Amino acid sequence: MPDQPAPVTAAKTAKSLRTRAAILEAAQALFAEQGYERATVRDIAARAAIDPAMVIRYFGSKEGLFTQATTFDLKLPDLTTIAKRRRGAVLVAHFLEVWEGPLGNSSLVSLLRAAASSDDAANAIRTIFGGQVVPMLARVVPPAELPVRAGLVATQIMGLAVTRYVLKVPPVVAMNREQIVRLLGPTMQRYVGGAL
Amino acid sequence: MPDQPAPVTAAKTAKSLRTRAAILEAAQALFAEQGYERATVRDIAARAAIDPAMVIRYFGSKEGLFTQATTFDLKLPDLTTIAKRRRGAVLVAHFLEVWEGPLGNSSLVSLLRAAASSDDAANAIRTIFGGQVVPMLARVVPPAELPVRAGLVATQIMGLAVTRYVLKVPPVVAMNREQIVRLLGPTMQRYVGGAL
DNA sequence: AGCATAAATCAACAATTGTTGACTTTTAGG
DNA sequence: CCTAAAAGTCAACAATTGTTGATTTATGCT
Repeated sequence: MPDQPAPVTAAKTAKSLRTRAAILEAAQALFAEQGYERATVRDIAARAAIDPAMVIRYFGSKEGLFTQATTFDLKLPDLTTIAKRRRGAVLVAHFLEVWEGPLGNSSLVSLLRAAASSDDAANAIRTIFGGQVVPMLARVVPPAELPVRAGLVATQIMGLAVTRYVLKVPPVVAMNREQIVRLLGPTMQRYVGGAL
Repeated sequence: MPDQPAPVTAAKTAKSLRTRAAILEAAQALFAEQGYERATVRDIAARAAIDPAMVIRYFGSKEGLFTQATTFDLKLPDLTTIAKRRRGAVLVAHFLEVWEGPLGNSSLVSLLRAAASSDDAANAIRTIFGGQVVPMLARVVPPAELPVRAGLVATQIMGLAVTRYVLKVPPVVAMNREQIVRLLGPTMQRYVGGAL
């Protein structure tokens, strides 16, 4: 007598994996477009062409789905292998790749949107920075300057994301990637290793 | 026979002005803290110590209240009256003043939060930039460079706001105002007039 | 092919939302 | 004071939300 009303911990059949993936994909898209509150379970289900109940069945709750839909890896480069003078530009280019990359991994934008009204989401972003960005910088900057430099990197990178993907400030949207790298690279370069 | 169920266009008594102000104040605070969706009419009413119906009576709808609660003036300085070398620092300091100033005019943070899930709010921010930031820069930068420089200013300023007031990234929160001016001033200086 | 089990559907729930209308209390002017 | 108008209260509405349980359909193994 199977009486575990808990979320489906593991998929059993092949087709179920596809619907589970479909839900995740739809959720990432809608969370990115509309944020946590406005992206309704029914909308997500509709986009995935399944029943709203399945969302709960697979992920337990809307929050559970959100958590799963917004976990990812920034795959930050090892800065010690990159010439000092190019580090700023490389970082800017890398973040652009993550946000717009062919993998369409726009979960960071989802998180960013959700963080505006959810402490959990804001915390998730802080965790990403603390767990990925700070360690990356730790390899190339003196420990005493680490927090400040990481914070500065955060302001410029998140600022680019907010203005380009959330607020859609026209001139920022209009720039192409090379332009952004050229313009923001020097700033990032200073934050990552230049004089403060 | 007054039968205008429309919002109370003008206040009539003295005490009504106070409650109207109380609603606005509560709305600004809650919109800033929780964003548009999570700041419920009932919560705003409770904070203002009045009936939820009054919110509608005075502002017509939640959206009407939001619009009124998030209109404000950045009071940007005239950069032509400021020594070229100090413009970046002055701008950073000014924005900090607007956000944290004694007047507690945190409506910009409200808007920022709301913009994450509302196109109207995002548009309001674009309007502020187009109507206040761009004109300010127009007086001190060549027209051809105006859009790009305004965009760059937007990325750094909004990035500071997002990381400090929304995401609450620890090192950014930990900095005091002078520190921020010292660290971000040079970046702003380059965006406002330095070499690109 | 048949049967146990997982997957999917359906309708409905409880809670919460913004909003409204009828009613009562307070206010201010003649 | 008295009375018309404004301010405020109360309860209820319709809609939408996330979630659940019973039921039906599809799947995969022997």
